[in-house]
Amino acid sequence: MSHEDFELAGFTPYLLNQAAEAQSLVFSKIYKDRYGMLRTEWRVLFHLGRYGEMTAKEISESAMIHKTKISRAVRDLEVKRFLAREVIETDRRVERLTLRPPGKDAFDYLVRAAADYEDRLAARLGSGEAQLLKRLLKKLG
Amino acid sequence: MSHEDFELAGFTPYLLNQAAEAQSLVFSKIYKDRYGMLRTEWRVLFHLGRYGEMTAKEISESAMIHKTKISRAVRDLEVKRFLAREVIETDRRVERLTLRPPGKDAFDYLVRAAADYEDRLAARLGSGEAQLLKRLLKKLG
DNA sequence: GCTTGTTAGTTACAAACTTAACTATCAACA
DNA sequence: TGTTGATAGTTAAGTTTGTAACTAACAAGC
Repeated sequence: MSHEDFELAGFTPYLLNQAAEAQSLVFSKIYKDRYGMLRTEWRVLFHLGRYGEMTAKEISESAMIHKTKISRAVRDLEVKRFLAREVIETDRRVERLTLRPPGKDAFDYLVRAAADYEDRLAARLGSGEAQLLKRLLKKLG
Repeated sequence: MSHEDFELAGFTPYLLNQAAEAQSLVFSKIYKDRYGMLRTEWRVLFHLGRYGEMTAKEISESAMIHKTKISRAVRDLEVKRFLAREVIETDRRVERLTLRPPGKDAFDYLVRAAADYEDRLAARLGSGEAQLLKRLLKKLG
């Protein structure tokens, strides 16, 4: 490909970023406006709601998010009374994290919103193309 | 979809983010390590290299990047001697931005690297799927 | 028990981004 | 000419992120 022909609009990392930003804007607006949450908080909340009690390290590894971001998200979710921490007696370095009722409510609401969002996207792209897109994205992640 | 079945791994905004981060990591490492540039600087450099002289506002609109980010990127590219600014006499609020030789060299190198990157990605996905992916991403951006 | 090394999580500092003023210039028009 | 409003670009304040230390607790070997 010659220099003169190269366009950002045909460069995959650029297109990925544009699409990711555009799409995450739609969904992040929901947890931001309704609960004042940041993206890492949503991911932590999701893990606890979906998989039950976990430690910060387990979430960090499962979500591939650095432990300092997890630490701050846990602190902010605790301030919101969305989760409870309890030191594990057999290893006092570790905390067991669980959702409290307000956190569970938020989780329920947001999972429903996420599923709705996904449905609308599938309707917009056609379910064949939506599945195809996800398959391709998984290859790149 | 029921609550228990919902997985981040099937949520398109999540997959988009993961893929975008993973891919942009590969390419951003190049302009970061070699030239100490940030993403906005790369995009500004690209616009000037690809389209010739432009004003900050024109780049801002074309790249859909906020003017404060452009302002700082231009400042940092000027410190690197990658571009020159020249006030336009007919409207002294506006600056004409042009690449200097070191900036041109960086542009040439990075465009080549980007094209190589794109080729490798196409080889990895197969050129049919790579084209398909780009088409789908454009729909979402 | 006393090192030495490792691990879970937090804190501190700097870099980067967001948003909202702000400065300088221009254009329109009374 | 002088006032009013718009525009290009910068600066400033607050927020979020990234990286590197740091604390507290554990584990293994002596």
